[in-house]
Formats: sequence, structure tokens, C-alpha cells
Amino acid sequence: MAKHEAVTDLEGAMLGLLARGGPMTGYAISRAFAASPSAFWSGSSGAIYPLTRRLLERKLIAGKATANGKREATEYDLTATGRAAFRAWLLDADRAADMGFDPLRTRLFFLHLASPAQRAQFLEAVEDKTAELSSDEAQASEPPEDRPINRAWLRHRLAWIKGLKARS
Amino acid sequence: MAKHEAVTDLEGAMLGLLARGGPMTGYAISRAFAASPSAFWSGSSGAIYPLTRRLLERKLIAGKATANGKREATEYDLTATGRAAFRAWLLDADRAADMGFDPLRTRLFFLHLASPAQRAQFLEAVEDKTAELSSDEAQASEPPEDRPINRAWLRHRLAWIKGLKARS
DNA sequence: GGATGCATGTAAAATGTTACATGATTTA
DNA sequence: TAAATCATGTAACATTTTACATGCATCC
Repeated sequence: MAKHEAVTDLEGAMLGLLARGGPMTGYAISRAFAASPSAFWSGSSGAIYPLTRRLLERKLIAGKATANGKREATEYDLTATGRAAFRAWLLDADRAADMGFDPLRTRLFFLHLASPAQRAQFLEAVEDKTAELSSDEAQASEPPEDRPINRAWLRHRLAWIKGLKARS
Repeated sequence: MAKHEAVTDLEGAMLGLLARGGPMTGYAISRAFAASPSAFWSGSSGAIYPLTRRLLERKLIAGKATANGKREATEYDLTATGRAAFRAWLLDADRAADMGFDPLRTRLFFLHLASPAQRAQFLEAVEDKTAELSSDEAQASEPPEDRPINRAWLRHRLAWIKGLKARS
């Protein structure tokens, strides 16, 4: 698995979208990121279109003109090289085990600097908003395949928050 | 709370380090980020020194020359404005409730594309590496105040992984 | 005396954000 | 026919990474 095939997490996720539901237009990829409940990747056109160009240059994806009804568009799909790069990214347990960026965890390191009342109010608000993310309305915009994964993640996060409240 | 005081998460975390254990030199701030178990922020000098300059310009921190033994250095601490900005960042429940970036969650959306054997091997490896992060050796480099927070986070993550294995 | 740690930075490069811009098609 | 959605992009800007660079102090 050559180093020159290594992809970033955004690239890996984009290749994953194509592996799972491709071929897709740049616009569809953009919408998929924007629909994610995480605000971490905006899925803006300023991120997606330059990225598709780079992946085309590296021959990890290939474009094909299509006439979707009346509207013309370019749909992208994985090449064989792209599929290999995606698998290497997907099964990279070292990177998967990293703690990543968690805006709640980051704040907890400093939460003892706030008053007990502020802490309680904060945890209560975070718990409410987290519970909201599990609601059917919030999940309606997510792809059905993603929902159980996010649900399980949120369930464990709520358990964590409950523990924090009990110990605070 | 004026908009011009709004800080990013890296800025908030840096202000938090000073609020918790300041005053600190740029180098000490850099080491603190580098010692974090999360690889998300490298804490490189190329990130930290320009950031301290920006926060100085915004008057959220103030520098003071010190003679720490023989070695001369500049130590930074929060200003009153900086403390207010830190508190606004710390207690922002909307941002705290975001799902952030989780390299495992990101991969799970696509893990069904791998074979059952690959999936099992992957989850096993991630579980092992996650358990390692809870070990005393791994935690030795973290500040003592951070350890229980990371321990609890890792405990809930391990429960999640166990659930994934059971359902896979 | 050499390695390690403290301390501070810069330079080049890549990445990603917000905002701007255009135009076609479909739906209400 | 007006608004929303599809579709593609660029420009300016900020941030962050990797790599390079320097010099002093301390420990072995």
C-alpha cells in the first residue's frame, strides 16, 4: 500500500460516499456532507469542487458526463486505485482509534473553572441538544444507513453526560 | 457578548490552558497540546506562536517577560477581556453539543462495504488501541486533571465498540 | 562535550471557510 | 412567474501543517 495513495479523512469520506452510493455529481457529494449532523465539514462548494479536481488528477475518481433528464452533469465514481485507497483508509485502525475532535470533551477539561450552577446549566443544555439530535425530525435529513450509527453514538454520549451530571 | 470576542475552539482551548494553569510560555502551551492523546491539534510552533500573536493583538492575552532561573522567556496570561471570551466559549452549549469529528464514526458509515472478517479484525484492533489509551503509560503524559475525563470518555467509547462487535 | 530540553520563530504549502457569481430546471 | 433546487465554479482570506532555523541551558 504505497504512501502516495494515502488520503485524508475528508478524502476518505468522499471516496466512501462514492463507494456506497456512487456515481454522484459534485453537487450531490456537497449535499451529503451538508446533511451530516456534524458541523465539522461544511460540504461547501469551495471545499468539494477543488477536492474532486485533485482526486481526478490523482486518478482516484473518474468523471463521466450524464444527461440526467434534461440537465447535464458530471458524475464521479471510484477507479480501481480509488477503491484501494478507500479500503486502506477505511481499515486504518490506528487513525480510527484516535480521539478526534470532540467539542464537549475539549470544554470539560476546563469546566471546573465555572461555578456549580453554570456547570449544571451547561450540562443540562448539552444533554437537551444531544437528545434533540436523536429525534426523528433531526434524523430525517440523514441517509437511512447513517441513522442507526448516529443513534448508537448519541446513546452512548447521553450516558456519558448523565454520568457527568451525577458526578458534578 | 459581542461577536468580535468570539473565539475558535483552538483559541478557546488555549485560553482555557492559561485560565487553568497560567501564566505559561508559548513553548509550554505548545507542549500541552502535543501531550494530548488526541492527534487533532499538533501543537506545532507554526500554529501556536502565530496564534499567541493574534490573541495579543486582540488583547485577549497579555505577555510579561520573566527570568525563570537564568533563562529569559515571555509568559502569557488572560486579560479581563480574554477571561470573558473564554467563559463565553466554555459555556456555549450549542457548539459543545455538536458531534465534532470522530474518525471511528466516520468510518462506520462505510464499514458494511468491507467483508465480515475485515470488519471483525478492524473492530478488534480499534478496541485494543482504545484500551491502550486508558493505560497508565499512555496517561502518564497527560495532565492529572485531564485523566479522569479522558478515562470516562474512553470507557463509554469501549462500551460502544463492544456493542458494535455484538451487532456485527 | 554531546544529547536533550527550553524557547522562539519563519517559510512554503495545503486545506478549508465564507462570500460571490452564474445559469438552467423544476415546482408551487 | 417567482422561488427553490440543481449544478459548477472562483476569489479572498484564515488557519494549520511540515519543515527549517537559531541559540541557550542543563544533564549525563
